[in-house]
Amino acid sequence: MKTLSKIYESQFFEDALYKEWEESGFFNPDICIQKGITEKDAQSFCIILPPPNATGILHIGHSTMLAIEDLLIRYHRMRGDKTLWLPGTDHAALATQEKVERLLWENDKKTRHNLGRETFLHHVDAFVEKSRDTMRMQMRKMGSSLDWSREAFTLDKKRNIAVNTAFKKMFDDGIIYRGDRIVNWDPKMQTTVSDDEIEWKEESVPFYYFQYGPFVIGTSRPETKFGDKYIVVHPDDTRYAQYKHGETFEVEWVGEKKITATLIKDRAVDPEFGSGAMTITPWHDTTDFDIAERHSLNKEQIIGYNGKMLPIAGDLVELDIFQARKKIVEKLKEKKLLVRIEENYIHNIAINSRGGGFIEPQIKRQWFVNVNKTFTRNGKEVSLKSLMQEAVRSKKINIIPKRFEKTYFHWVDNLRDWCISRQIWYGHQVPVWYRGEEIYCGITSPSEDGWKQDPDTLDTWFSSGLWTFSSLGWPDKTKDLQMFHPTSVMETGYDILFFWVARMILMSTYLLDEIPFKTVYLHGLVRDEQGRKMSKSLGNVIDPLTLIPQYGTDAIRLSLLIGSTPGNDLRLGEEKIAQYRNFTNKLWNIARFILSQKKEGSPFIENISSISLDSSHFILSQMAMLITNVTSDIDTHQFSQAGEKLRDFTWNTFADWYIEITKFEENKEETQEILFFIFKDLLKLWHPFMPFVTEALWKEMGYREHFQTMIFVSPWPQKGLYKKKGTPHSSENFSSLIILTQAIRAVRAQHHIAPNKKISLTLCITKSSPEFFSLVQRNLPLVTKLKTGIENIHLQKEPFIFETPHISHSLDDKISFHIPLLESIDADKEKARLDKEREEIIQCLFSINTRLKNPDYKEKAPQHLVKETQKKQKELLERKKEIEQFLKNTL
RNA sequence: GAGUCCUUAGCUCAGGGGUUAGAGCGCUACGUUGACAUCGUAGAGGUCAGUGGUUCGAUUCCACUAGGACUCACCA
Repeated sequence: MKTLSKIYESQFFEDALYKEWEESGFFNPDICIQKGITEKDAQSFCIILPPPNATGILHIGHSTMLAIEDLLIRYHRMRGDKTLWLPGTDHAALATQEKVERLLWENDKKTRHNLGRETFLHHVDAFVEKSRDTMRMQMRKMGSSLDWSREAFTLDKKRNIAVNTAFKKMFDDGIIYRGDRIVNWDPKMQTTVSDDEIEWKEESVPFYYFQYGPFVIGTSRPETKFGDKYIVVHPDDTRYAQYKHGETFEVEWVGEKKITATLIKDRAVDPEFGSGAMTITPWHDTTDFDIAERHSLNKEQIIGYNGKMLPIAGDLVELDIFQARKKIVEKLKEKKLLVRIEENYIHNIAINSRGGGFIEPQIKRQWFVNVNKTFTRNGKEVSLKSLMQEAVRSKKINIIPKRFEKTYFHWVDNLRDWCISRQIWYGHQVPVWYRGEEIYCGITSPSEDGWKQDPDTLDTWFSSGLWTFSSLGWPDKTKDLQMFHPTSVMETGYDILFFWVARMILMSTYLLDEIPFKTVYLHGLVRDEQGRKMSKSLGNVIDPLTLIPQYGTDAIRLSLLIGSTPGNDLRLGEEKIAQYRNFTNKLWNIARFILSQKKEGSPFIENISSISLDSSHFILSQMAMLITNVTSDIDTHQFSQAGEKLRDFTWNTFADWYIEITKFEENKEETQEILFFIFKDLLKLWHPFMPFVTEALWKEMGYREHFQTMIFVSPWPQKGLYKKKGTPHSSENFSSLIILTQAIRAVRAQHHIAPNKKISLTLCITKSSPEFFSLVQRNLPLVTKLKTGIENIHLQKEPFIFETPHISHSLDDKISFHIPLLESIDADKEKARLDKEREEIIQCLFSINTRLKNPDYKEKAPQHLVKETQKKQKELLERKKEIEQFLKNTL
């Protein structure tokens, strides 16, 4: 007979099982159809894996993503859907280039310019290939059932064609334009950066007030003030009412000569702030740029792209901004133009979050995506913005949790034109060529000579935005695209809603006139036990890979799935993982027990023909409920709830009750059949949560051999059979028996009756149906064995007549049991316990009585509730009466 | 400045207009020589942050208050 080791040792199973899964080919939906696992005309279910950045290794956040997505994928595969989970990596241009540049400097003290574009890019490619290998291995370790045959990369050749195709269409439609506009410039990395990639840091700096003609102006950035010749106030500011818009002044300023300043009135000025008057620097400030645009003012560059002052700064030329700031303040002070300084002015400075430097707004000629330009689509005037809004507003896309819809709309509503060109080398090059004044945009380079390509590359998110369809082969009209797009679920962290999810909606609706996915499921961030973000500097990072050998992948997956709800952060400590490791082991040992019961040659039943035991009806009916609940919970994306129900059933109902009961049932043939039958489906229900141990047990238990299939491609359990055999009625009755058993144990514990002390017990079943009475009668031997320590049990239909003192306990108005007073039993204690129960009943009755006395309640509350309340009132009254009788007669 | 979320048992969190509010861990007491000490049995522990409103009924919905977390915008 087959036996299992005492403990589930995950490390001996996981890698081999993954290899078997992968080699079976069934991660690929085409092979599932070929081999008849999936019907040809089955519906499709598809998730495109959010591609991890090519910069490094996967962290526990990625594990969450993989656990949730693999759960969905495995579930749908078992449901018989054409199921595809497509893996890939994101080239993450800015972050990757920054990392490789840093490594290059650390190792060889070289910059990318030392190497030249081509050699540098070879370096990056090599780095990326290595880290992709690491990530592929990590995803396999997590058990991810990804279709590796379809793996894609945001920067491979196919995706380049997709990017160029998208760019060209947008260019031709006038959605992409080239313009001189203010952008976020990172002088350190020498590139523009998108609004979303900027991090703001609070900083305390001095705030200066200068005399500027008749005005006092305030600034925290004096170094930008060289060229200022416009003074702006709010049109309604009474302090400046005497001056007219467009009026000019001769003003003493930094240089030797006076300058001519013009007054501009604009509502962008906040009269409450500073002196209510400011000068503007349109080249280096977004607000100032907008004001200058509105009034057609001149714009002058003060700071170079290298972050140093330009010749306009006179003798301060080539100084960096901080040096220049000091110097100019000194100068103005000498000229007696410095009015005062406020120290500790708090303002925010912008930093490139991808490892760059301080952002300096600059005007640059860049490529932009116009999000407001209107065009005609299906006979309607639309813009990219309106397409993005419509996709969610129309409920075509469902965001889970719903509250993030608000965040989404807020972001879309405030979206500005998207700067898509970058001056870094790594990435998709802008597919535009120049020859003199001519511009050519195409998917491939022009055939004639003399054209020079735009050296800039595209924002990574431009290619990521295409991901749901570029990964499926677009712009070719592939079978995959037809079959799997729109994809089913986009599962990702809520922190990436803007960066990515919104841009995918933009690209997909515009280019394909299709939504990219039907459901967006946003998971929370994984935090440490104290609720802090995990970071290298805090040293609180949990690396999934180091935990796997100790706890097993299944335990890690469970600890990420159970107890977490969409959109909410999850606290994770090793203790929690250990807890689920224990559960994995519990499941293993349940199997070990069942297997030990199996007689050689006993059959696997696929259809339960005859059931005789009440416990069998009970467990079958409970299982039917479980299948229904777990299925619907997964369908409604309530994974944690599904997991909790499974754990509760497995540990409590199945292991602690049913298995314990089978030990005392006489009909071993039947209990064995039932055990094997239920456990088979229990493993299936668990499989999407904990793929390894379930697949291992499926094999060890002999299911694999019998059904000639691995569990991950076996069909999802059907509740039909259970429902037919396990009648809810008998299940309910049997539950009463369980409650009775618990009550007997509790009474024993409360009275400190020694565990080995046997008792006699009288059980009164009054006012019950004959079926219930006979069920109890049939199962009396069971009750005596289930840790109740009963020696003699006496069952009667009549109320108990007291001749000697007894402890009496009633469960409801039907069942009560009575134990003769022993020396060990403290009568006062029992009296106190009953008094307490009586008090509780009286309180409960009070609230019920008040409710029933209220005429509005009877009138307005649903009738069934009123009836239930009345019934409850009756029951409580009887129980109270009974207790009072016990107190009077027996103690 | 705008917005979102959270506040439920000692801890971590579910839940949800319907009456005696749940889980896991922890705690207390007890038990166990063959499925499992990575176990079992029983128990203690909560005016569901506060105030007001809507309702027959609020822990749940609404408003405000207090504390905490986050996101967006960014004002010279």
